[in-house]
Amino acid sequence: MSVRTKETCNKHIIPVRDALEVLGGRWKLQLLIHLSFGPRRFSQLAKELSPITDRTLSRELKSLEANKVITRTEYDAFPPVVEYKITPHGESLFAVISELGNWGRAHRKLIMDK
Amino acid sequence: MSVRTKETCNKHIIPVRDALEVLGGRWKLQLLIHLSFGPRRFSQLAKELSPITDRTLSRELKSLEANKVITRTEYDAFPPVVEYKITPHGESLFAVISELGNWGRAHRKLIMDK
DNA sequence: CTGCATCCTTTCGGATACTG
DNA sequence: CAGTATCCGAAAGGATGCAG
Repeated sequence: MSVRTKETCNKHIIPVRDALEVLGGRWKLQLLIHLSFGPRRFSQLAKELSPITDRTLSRELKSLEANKVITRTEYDAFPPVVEYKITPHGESLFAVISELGNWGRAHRKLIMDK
Repeated sequence: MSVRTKETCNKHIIPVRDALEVLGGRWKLQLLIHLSFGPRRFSQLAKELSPITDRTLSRELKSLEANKVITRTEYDAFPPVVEYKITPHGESLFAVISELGNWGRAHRKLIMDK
């Protein structure tokens, strides 16, 4: 049963695409890894991920926040203080990222060697 | 030891980016899933992945072939017959894809629900 | 300090037409 | 049948400047 129709294929593909969208692009992964070491402020991240631009950093952080893998906390102070922090849902991504990394290492070995 | 420098971070990030590059884009994942059911010819894939264009299908197949996750076999016949097939290295990707799918499902639940 | 507005470049993928 | 060549539009991402 369960013929391979476009619909049954999509049922497999859609969740994977969802995940790839959360991780996709040049910066989200790096952001996540840096935040895995602890909460960070905007300017800290800007420095650590240099040469990222403010605009891009802002956009990426919003995307991660919308996907609930990080939180944004604004403290009432002047000058402003904002802290970004990984959520449990974000932590759960690291198992997946680690698998991707393992495959990537095997892949690099296969492609580069010999 | 092992401070969190840009270099140590990159050591984690680069293999993951390698993996994401192999899977990235609109079509590679679908291609892989269709090929997981058995070898396919160019026109079969074109039909199954409709509305993909010939040009795009051709490009994506070349990319997967370059990454050694599929093979391309040309049979001497007229009209031409070409068969695409997943490699063992390609098969090993499905464990990763499955993990991505699991996370994606949990993610969708979290984002869509409530 | 945090971050948005505007503009610009680069990249990705699609449309159409054509070939061995 | 299995592609390639050329052209093009949409989208992602960067540079610069300004604001609360």
